[in-house]
Amino acid sequence: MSGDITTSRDADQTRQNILEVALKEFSEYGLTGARVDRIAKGTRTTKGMIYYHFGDKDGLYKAVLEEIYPKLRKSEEKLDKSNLSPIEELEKIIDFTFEYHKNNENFVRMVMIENINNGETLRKTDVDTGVSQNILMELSSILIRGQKEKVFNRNISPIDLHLLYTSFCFYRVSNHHTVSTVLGMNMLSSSNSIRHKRLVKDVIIAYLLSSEP
Amino acid sequence: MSGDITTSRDADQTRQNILEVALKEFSEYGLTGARVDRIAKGTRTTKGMIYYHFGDKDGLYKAVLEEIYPKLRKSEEKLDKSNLSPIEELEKIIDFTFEYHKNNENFVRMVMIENINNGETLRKTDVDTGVSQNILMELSSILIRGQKEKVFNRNISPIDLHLLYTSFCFYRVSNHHTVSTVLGMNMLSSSNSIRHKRLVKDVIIAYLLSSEP
Amino acid sequence: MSGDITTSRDADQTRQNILEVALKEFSEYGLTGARVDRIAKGTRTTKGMIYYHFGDKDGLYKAVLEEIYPKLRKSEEKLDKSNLSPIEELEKIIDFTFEYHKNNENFVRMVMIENINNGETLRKTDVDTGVSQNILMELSSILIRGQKEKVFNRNISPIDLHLLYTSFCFYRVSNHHTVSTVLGMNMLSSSNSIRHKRLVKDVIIAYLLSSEP
Amino acid sequence: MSGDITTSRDADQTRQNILEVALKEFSEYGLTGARVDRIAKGTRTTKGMIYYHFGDKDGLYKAVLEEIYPKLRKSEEKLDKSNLSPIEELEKIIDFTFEYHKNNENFVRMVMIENINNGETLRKTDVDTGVSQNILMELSSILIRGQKEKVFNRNISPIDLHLLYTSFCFYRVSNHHTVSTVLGMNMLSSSNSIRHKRLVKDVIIAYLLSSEP
DNA sequence: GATGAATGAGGCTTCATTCAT
DNA sequence: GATGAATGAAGCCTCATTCAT
Repeated sequence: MSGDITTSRDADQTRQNILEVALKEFSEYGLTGARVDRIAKGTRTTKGMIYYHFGDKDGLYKAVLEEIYPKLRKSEEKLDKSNLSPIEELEKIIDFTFEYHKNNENFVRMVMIENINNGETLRKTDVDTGVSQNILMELSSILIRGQKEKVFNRNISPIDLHLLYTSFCFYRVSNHHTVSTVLGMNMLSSSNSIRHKRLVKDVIIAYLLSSEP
Repeated sequence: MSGDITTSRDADQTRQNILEVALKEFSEYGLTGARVDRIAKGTRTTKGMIYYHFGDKDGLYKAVLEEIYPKLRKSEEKLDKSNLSPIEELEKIIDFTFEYHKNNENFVRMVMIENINNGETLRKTDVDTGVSQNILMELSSILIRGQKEKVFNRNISPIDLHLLYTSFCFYRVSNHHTVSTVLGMNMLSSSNSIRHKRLVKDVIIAYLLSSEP
Repeated sequence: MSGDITTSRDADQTRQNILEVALKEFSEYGLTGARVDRIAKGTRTTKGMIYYHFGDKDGLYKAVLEEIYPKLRKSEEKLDKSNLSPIEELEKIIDFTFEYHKNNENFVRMVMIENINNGETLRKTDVDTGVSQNILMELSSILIRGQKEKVFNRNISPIDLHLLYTSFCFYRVSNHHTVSTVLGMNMLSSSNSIRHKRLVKDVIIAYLLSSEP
Repeated sequence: MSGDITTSRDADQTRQNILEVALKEFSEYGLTGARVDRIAKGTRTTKGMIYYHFGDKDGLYKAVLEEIYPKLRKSEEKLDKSNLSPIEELEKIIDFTFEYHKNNENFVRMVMIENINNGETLRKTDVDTGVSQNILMELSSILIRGQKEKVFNRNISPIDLHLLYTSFCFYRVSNHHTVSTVLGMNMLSSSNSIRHKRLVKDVIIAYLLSSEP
C-alpha cells in the first residue's frame, strides 16, 4: 500500500526537519548548551517526536554528527578534476576546502564541539576512516604524479599534506572570534579571505616545489 | 602587623586555587558543561567562595579566560633570541608555539570553547590586542631582517605569518580526536609530533625563501 | 473525543490548585517571604509545574494578584439593590465592603504586600481602572439621587466616598495586629466588629446629611 | 576617664547610624526582603557590628520597630493645644496625624510590614499600650468637654475616634500604589492631599455634631 | 571594636525525559 | 504518530551568620 510509503516519507521528512534544526542548535550552543525544547520549537513537530526518532539528546547529536562528514566528502567528490596538472588539481582541492569551511561554519563548529566532547560520539558512529579514503587517495596520486614529473621535490604523506591545508582553512573559521579580537582585525573580511585563499596554496606549492635540504 | 598581608594572601590563594580547578573544569566540559558544584568540590573551599570572589559562573569563566593569553605571551617572551639569524629566530618561535600547544591542551580547549561562545566573553575582557603586540613586532623584525639580507623573498604580513604556523600548531591539538578517528591515526603520537614539528617549520621557511611568482 | 477537554481541564485544575495554595502562601509570608517549595508541597503537583504554568515566582505572584480584584468586584455586583433609597443602598455597599474585608484577610494582606512592592506588579497587570468603574458609577448614582432628593447636602466625589469607607474597613483588618497590641484591645473581636460596622455607616451618613458649613 | 564615655558615645552613634539605614532598608523591602549586606554597605561600619550590636537580623528589625512608635507619640505630644475648643483641638490632632503619615511613609510601611509579620515582633517589644495612653486620654478629654458643652452629641470611645481618623490617614499612604492604579488617580497628589485633609476632619466633626438617631 | 573571608543551608530555576490521551 | 502536561534530579545562586586576624 502507498500508505506505508507515504507514512515513511513523512517520517523521513520529519527526521530531516529535526536534523536541520538540531544542527543549527548544536552548532550554535554546543552539546551541553543545546536545548531539546528549543530544537522542538524550531521544528514542524514536537518534542515527543525527537525522542521517538532519536531516543535521546545524545542520539540526536550523534545523528547530526553522522551527517556532516559524508556531506563534506560528497561535495568534494563532485569536483571535476580531469585534465589537470598535479599543481592545478591540488589547488582545486585546496580552493574547495577553503570555500567549504568558509561557507559552512556549522560544520566547523560541530567538529570543534565534538573535539570538546573528546570525539566520544564520533567514535561510536559509522563514520570511519572510509569517508576519507577517497581524498587521501587523490592526494596520494597527485603527489606521485608530481614527483614523477619532477615538479614536486618533497616527500610528504597524503595525510600530512591534508593536515597542512585543512588546519589553516579550519582555523581561520573556527578561531575567528578570538583571533579577530586578539590581533585586532576581522579575520573573515573579504580582503583577508581572498589573500588567505591565495596564501595557503602558495605556501604548500612552494614547499612541494622546494628541494629537501 | 602581617595581618593584612596574610589575610589578602589567603584570599589570593583561595582565588588561585579556584582558578586552577576552574580551568580544568571549563576546559574539560566547556562553559555550559562545567559544573560549579564540581569545581567547588575540587577546591579547598566552598561554592559560596566562588560566588564571593567571582560573582557568578560567567565571572569565573571570564577570570579563567583572562589568565590564559597573558600566560602564553609571558612564556613566549622568555625565549632567548640573541645572536640568531632570521631563520633561526623564526624556527625558535615556531618550536615554542608548537610545544606550547602540545603541552597545554587546556589552553587550546579554552580557546575553542570561547570561540563556540562566539568570543563574547573575551571581548568583555582586558585581554586586548596589546598582549600580541610583542610577538607581532618580533615577527615583523624577523621579516625585515630576512628581506634586507635577501634571504626571504616573499612579502607577507606578520599577522599572516603568525596565522600560518599557529593554525597548524593549534589544529593538531584542538582537532586530534576527530582527525585521529577519521584519518585512522594517532595525531599526537610521538612520531607524528616530531615529524609535524619539523614539517611546519620547513613549509614556512620554504615559502619565505621561494620567489614571488 | 473528550480528550482535549479533559486535558485542558486537568491543566486548569492544576493551575487553580497552584493559585489557591499560592494565595495562601503569598498572603501569609509576602512576596519575598513566600517559598516556592512550600507552595509546591501544598499542591497536588510539583515545583516544575509552577514554572511550567507561571514562568517564575513573580509570574505566579502576578497571577495571584490578577485574581483578587475581579473576585471582589464580582461579589460586589451580585448585591441586589433594587428599590432601595440612596441611604439604604449606600449602607448595603458599606456593609458588603466591611464584611468582605473581614472575611477575606488574604485579600487584604495581598493588597498590603503589593503596596510594599510599590504596586509594581499590579501595574504590569490587566487589572486596570475598568474593574472599579461599576462601583464608582454606582456611588455616583447614589450621590446624585441623594442630592436630588435633598437628603444629601454634601458635595463629595464618588472616589472620595469610596476611600472613606474602604480605608476604615481595610485598616481594621490590615492593622489589627499592631493596633490590638498598641491600643490594648482585640480589634477583630465580635463586639468591636459589630460596633465598627455600625460606626462607619453612621459617620458617613452623618457627613452626607450634614450641611456644608 | 573620658575614654569610656567617648567609646559609648561612638557606640551610640554606630547604633544610630545602623538603625537609620536599617529603617530605610526594612521599610523599603520588608522583613524578609531586607538584606543585611545592603544595610551594612549603607552604614559607616561593617556587618560584624550589626551582629555585635543587635544579635541578628530579627534583633535589628525589633530595634527599628521599637523606635517608631515612641517617635510618633513624642511628636504628637509636642503640639501646643492650649486654649483650644474641643473641635479645634481635635482638628489639630487630626491635622498632625494626617501630616505625620504623609511625611513618614517609612513609618507607615514599617507598620504594614509588622502586620504582615502578624505583629509577632511588636508583641515581644517594650512598646506597649503605654505609648498610646496620652493620646487616648487627650481624645477622651476632648470628647468629654465637647459633650459637656453640648457641642458633641455622639457617644464614641476615644479608641474608635482614634481609629476613624487614623485609618484614613494611614490608608491614604499605605495603599497609595494600588489605589492610584485601580482608581486611575494619584492619591498623593497635592490637590488630593489638601482635599483629603479637609475631608477627614469634616467627616468626623459632622459625625460628632450630629445627633444619635 | 573592625574587617574581609568563609560557611552552609536553602532558595529559585532549568531541563532531559516520560506519560496520558 | 502527535501533543500538552507532568516529573524529578540537578543546576545556579543567595544570604544570614560566623570566624580569624
